[in-house]
Amino acid sequence: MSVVAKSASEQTRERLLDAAREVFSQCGFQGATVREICRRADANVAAVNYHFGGKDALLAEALNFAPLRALQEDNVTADACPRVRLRLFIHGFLRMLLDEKNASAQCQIMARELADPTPALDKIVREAIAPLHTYLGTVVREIVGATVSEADCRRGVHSIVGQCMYYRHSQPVLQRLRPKLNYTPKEIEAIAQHIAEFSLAGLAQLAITSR
Amino acid sequence: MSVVAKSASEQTRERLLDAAREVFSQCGFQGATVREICRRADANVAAVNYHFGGKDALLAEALNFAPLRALQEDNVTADACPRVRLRLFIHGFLRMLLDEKNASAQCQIMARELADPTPALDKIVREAIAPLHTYLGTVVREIVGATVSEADCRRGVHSIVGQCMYYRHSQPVLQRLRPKLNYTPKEIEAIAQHIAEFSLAGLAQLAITSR
DNA sequence: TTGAATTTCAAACAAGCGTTTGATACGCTT
DNA sequence: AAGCGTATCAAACGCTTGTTTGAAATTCAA
Repeated sequence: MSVVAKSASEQTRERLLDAAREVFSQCGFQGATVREICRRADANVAAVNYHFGGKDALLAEALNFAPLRALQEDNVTADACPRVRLRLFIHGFLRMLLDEKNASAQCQIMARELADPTPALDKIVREAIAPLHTYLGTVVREIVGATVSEADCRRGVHSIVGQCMYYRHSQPVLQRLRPKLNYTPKEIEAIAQHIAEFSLAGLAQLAITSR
Repeated sequence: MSVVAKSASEQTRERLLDAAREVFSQCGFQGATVREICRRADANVAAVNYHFGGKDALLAEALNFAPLRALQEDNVTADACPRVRLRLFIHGFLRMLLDEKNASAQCQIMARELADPTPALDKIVREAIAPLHTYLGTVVREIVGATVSEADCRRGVHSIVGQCMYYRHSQPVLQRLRPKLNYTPKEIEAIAQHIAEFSLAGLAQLAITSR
């Protein structure tokens, strides 16, 4: 057996994982049903329990934080000043959250679960969100300087992440407010531009107030 | 029968509504169960269907946008400049979202449903969120002036609302990031201060860029 | 090719859900 | 007190959920 050719069993596993990422990110953990996942994967209802042991374990395996980690690593090695790095990060983060055609869309499962604790939330926070906040904290710190308090620094991170998440999380609402809304790459870039502009000014204000 | 003394039936109705607001805002529409609502209301499982006709109709009656409307009306009549009115609004809005002891906590049901469309979401958007965005749009417009595009103005509103919602919506995550987190009135005021400061600077930047 | 191990499948299971039912208890007018 | 409409109740219904089962199909080494 070559490296690329997978056994039938492995193929089923991967089809299940792909379908799971799709359904989990669209419907959330509770809303997703094992039957729907198996239907999309052209597999039997029992396949999830046979290959993974249960719905919980399937979610745990479906999670993939690599794209988010890659975004951070690309950003930290980018040869640019903190402000530009923040711009780049916001743009990449929004692409991850909003662009369904993006390969990194796997992280959308994560966003779906933030408000609704599932057995996997502890893992998500530990391995993805905490590092994200820590990293953004260092970038924000570089921008605002040493005079800003730790609490203000953290709230600055929250302001940035909160703005990004809003477009993902409140999509059903925004869709109803503006039915023509569509997250094209162009629209995503415009949103990223806005959030970066808005936030850099906000951070600058933090630095001023703390003087 | 006097105005204050309610019949036994009306008392049951009100106990059900109170319990429903509690459970819906804590668990969401799907997560909430009729049995749990009735348990907290000391009522029979059949009570919801007898008094309201079903779980959907109970949610529709449990919704109460009066506090949110009152916040807008108080704000529009406040004798203050747009910037101060924005500060006041953000503070009141956050109290509504985060302070469980607040009487206006009924609007927390609303926040719970934003990401997860239910039969009532259309009503929520039409009667609560759309007016909220419209009103905030006028305040933001007063602050940034006429040179800023309609799209930038709308994104400014999103930035403000997004920051506020983040603290409510991502509470399970923030709780895990900082276990000591507690939304005391003092903490809420500090958050409101931060968001107002941050956003006013962001809005000012919008005005500068559009020149 | 054969035979054991792995994988798939239709079917059924137990538990939970919203809802319905028919009997019972209650409140109120007569 | 009797009668009647309303409200409550335990029980059950129909449905969906995640999971289990045991037989059938497939895979793969010997």
